[in-house]
Amino acid sequence: MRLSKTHVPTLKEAPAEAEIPSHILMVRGGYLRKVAAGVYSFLPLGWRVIQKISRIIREEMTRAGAQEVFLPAVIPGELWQESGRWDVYGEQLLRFKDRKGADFVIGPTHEEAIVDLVRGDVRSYRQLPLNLFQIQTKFRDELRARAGLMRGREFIMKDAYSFHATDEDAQREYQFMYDTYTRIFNRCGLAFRAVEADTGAIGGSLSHEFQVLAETGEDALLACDSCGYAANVEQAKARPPAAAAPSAAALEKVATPGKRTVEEVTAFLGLRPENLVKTLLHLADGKPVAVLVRGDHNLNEIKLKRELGARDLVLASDESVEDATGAPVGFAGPVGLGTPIYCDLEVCAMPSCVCGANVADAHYKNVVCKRDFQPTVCGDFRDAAVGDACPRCESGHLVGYRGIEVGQVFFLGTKYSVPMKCNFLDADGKEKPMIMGCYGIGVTRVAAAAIEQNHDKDGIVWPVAIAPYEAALLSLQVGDPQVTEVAERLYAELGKAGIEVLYDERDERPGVKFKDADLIGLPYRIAVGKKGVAEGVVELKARRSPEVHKVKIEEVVRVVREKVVAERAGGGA
RNA sequence: CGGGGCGUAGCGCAGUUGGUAGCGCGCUUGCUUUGGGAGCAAGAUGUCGUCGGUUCAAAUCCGGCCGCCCCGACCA
Repeated sequence: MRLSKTHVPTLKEAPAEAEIPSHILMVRGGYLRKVAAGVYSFLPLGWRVIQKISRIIREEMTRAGAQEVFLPAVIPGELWQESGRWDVYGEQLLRFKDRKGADFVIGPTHEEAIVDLVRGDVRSYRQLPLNLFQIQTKFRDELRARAGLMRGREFIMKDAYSFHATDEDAQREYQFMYDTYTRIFNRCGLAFRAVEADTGAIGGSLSHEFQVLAETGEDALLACDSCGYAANVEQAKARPPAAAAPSAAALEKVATPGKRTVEEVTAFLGLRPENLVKTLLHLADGKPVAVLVRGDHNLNEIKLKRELGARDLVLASDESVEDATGAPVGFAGPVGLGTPIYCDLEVCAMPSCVCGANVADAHYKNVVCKRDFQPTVCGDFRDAAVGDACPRCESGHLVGYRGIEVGQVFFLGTKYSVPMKCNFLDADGKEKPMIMGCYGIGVTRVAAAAIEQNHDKDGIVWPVAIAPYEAALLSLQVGDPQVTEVAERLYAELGKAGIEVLYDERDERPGVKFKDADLIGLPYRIAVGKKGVAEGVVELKARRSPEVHKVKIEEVVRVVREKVVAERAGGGA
């Protein structure tokens, strides 16, 4: 493609609203323009990237035996009422009425639509298994759209849904999809990691997220430095502590005037945060519960919510805390407390601890779990942390990463098939619910994540597999007949060799072309200049490395072709 | 939804005590330049987010609304 014939409006300065590299560079590089908060138009270069990613996904899903379909973006509200999610999905679900007053939603995900499709036509185990996927525009009315394509409201997603007759078959499919996702992200040329994940609003019993590793990632990940264990911090466990012998020292009340926070109390009493226990009062569906975690640990609300089986869990307001404990905030403790007490395993394992005394300006020392208070439940209610012992192996410890979630696989079981009566007749003539899985990839987010992982101060550094074009061809002096002759010839030959090339034949100064080429970020750059042509050479440079190579004009197409072909399959240079 | 900030030319921004709008980049034309975002000259471009109020006079002061961004809460 000739650059003068394609719409690539590059900018020297990015809009002030763009903050993260992928957003800034996609706008500056002429890939993307904003239409509304979290809603974007793709320009020709941006859409080519999306098409490249989609093609890789399509090829690998098809290869794995899944079949592509296309469900509607607009879904009747009654299907969502049937699944029960009409009431639980909340404000992120964009709802509207048609002219007759019937409820509709714009699909944020398509379990309801696919189940409705499959249950209508599939009656027998002979028609199973089935794995159907689509590449669709979704809309989620995020409480706060941000960061360009990373967290848009409208976005493109590949979603697949599998239906099996038996649990074993469905488990096998889950593993197969996990392997397929690994192939897809490898082909995209991304450094990523699959981690164990929470199932969230989609539900189900088993889930992995595929996380592109990048400093700017929103998700905190923990991985073992010794075995293969890796998990989102929402889900990660640490090895349960060995219980220490309980202290024999007697419970003792100490004055701690005005000392409320962990820092204040530990400084005042000369302790360390790990000697203290935080008592965090929450309202679970409106009822007060207390949670105990060590002073240096973070409560994990997802784990607590799961244990409680609560729909809604919020930190109690100051008034609720005073109602429940009889003391101002900062002095809550489990001793003599009337609410249920959820006690983290690390707290149960402490020989004794310091905690609030449920009266103003006082704490208890030498508090022993099960002697001085009775926990309702002892369990894992904290975030695992960097340095904790691995829950899977004997020797490893957890290290931290940041990641961008680009895909997630779920083992759903019968979460949707039971309420929506997606049943089949088994060989024994019995009606059974289908066993489901669902598998998503954020196509637009993959593009953003690729840039977050691959950019420098000058612009994007695309992996070959998802770059909008594979090479940039720059004519540095369009007024020079020899330069133009060589550039035109190379453009034709690169095309014949099957290289996707963007040919900059604009009447611009060389500096402008170099700057734009760096910004746009195509993997290879061939610069045709007057001096080189006189010597029979052009310059070849890989975007990801600083060296510039002089290559004979007759050889450059072959050299570029070899490099590009080698990298098309993913994995980078 | 809580906290903070912003809305002035395509983009980045300035605009003082209220007096009818400017700078840089980009854009158009010409000449000169031509290996890392050129120089000179001449131009074009505004519902100052919006509605109302105060005033002889509002980008500027006051109020409502809308939009956008950041932090938090939330989230396949």
